[in-house]
Amino acid sequence: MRASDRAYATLHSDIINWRLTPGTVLGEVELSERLGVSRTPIREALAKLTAEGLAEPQSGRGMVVSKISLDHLDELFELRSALECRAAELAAKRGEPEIFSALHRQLANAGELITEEDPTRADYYQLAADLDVAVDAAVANHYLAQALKNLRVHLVRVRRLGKDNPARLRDAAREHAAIALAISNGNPAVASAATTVHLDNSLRHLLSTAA
Amino acid sequence: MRASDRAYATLHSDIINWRLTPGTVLGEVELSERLGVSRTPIREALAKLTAEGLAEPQSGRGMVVSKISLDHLDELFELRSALECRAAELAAKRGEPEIFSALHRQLANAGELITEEDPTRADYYQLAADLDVAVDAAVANHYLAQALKNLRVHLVRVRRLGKDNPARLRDAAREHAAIALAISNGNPAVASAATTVHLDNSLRHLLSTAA
DNA sequence: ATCTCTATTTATGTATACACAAAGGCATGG
DNA sequence: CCATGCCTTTGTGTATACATAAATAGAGAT
Repeated sequence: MRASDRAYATLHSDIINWRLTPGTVLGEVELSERLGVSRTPIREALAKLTAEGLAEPQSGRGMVVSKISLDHLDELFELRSALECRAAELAAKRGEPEIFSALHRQLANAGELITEEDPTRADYYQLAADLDVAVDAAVANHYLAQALKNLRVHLVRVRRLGKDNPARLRDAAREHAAIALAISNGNPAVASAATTVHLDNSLRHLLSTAA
Repeated sequence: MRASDRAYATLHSDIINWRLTPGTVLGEVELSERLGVSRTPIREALAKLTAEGLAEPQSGRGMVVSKISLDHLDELFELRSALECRAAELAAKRGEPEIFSALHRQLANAGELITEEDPTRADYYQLAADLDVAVDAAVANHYLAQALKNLRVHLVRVRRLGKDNPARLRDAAREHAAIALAISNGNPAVASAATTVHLDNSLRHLLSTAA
């Protein structure tokens, strides 16, 4: 594996998981010493992160971990809505009903996954990710999938802005279940509408509970 | 200006304008000699182009100018539809009516711009670009604008796949005029529908005339 | 005390040298 | 004549040295 890939993967994960918080300075020398590689692969990694929107050039010199402001959360969700609603529509047209009815069943029971034992909600988020993967596969559109992938990077970061709220997560699971059901029923309009509803609820919840 | 930026701008323009055709090998040494800079800024430029989708890694070693296949044109237009329909909706909600009614007037008369004297159709495409800019400004959404910017890079390349057809261009101008009108009227549903119609016509024209 | 100009320092931008891996050619054996 | 293995060659991946621009700190003047 290339050193630049390792550096990228490390930094990517560190930013996504808030080990590197927004605004942190990403100095090339410091990173090269910390990760044990030279500046060249570090620069390559930073270029990738910049293209992804996880790092951004500071005024004048240097790079910082990109800021996440609540001010622009509505903009992020507008793009999300455009992409996910269309994706849900296309999945409803093209997907295998069995796959999504199976996901529907799992999501309908996902409330049980949200327990005190799993404070990171890993099981729930894994199930939500499974739905995303199934939608991507059903849509079978490389360009749309790429746009969604770029978007999800930011969504994962944003998740931490909201307080953990089991009740909201159980609602979200039900909303996901509704989306999966509409797709399995081959109903594009309902799939899109259910997605719109889910995103609106998510955004409002985030904005109301964010620190 | 940084050497890496110049190298990027040069390569970007060369690929967009088909001076570098899809599949062309992008060797670092060759490019560094041709552009008169060392390999380091060349690598930086290639990384940017890769992120943009204009260059892609070849199997094993090296990079090539990314391929454009008609097979995936429908996928590209699905993404385009998702983004532009939503953008048109939001512009209809938020835009200044005067700006778009002015664009409507210009586009309604754009047929006159398509003459024998301008084989590149620069005037027409400039007007279409003006509409894009106005929509972006009205939408005022950084994330959506960025996604559209990434997309348009590919659309410019794709344009050359179709034969030049003055009749189709005049139709396209009318379709653009319809979009501008709906936006100036503050009617999101019609703006979105007009965009859908326009994109469908564009795609079908491309697929029917492509070499 | 504050402002400004300068000098120093530090980090980035670029060039280049070296290491290594993959592609291609050549020779040898079947 | 074809296949296989080795060797050469070429180009990428990484490290590092050097150049340059920006930030900072300090000294001097107002």
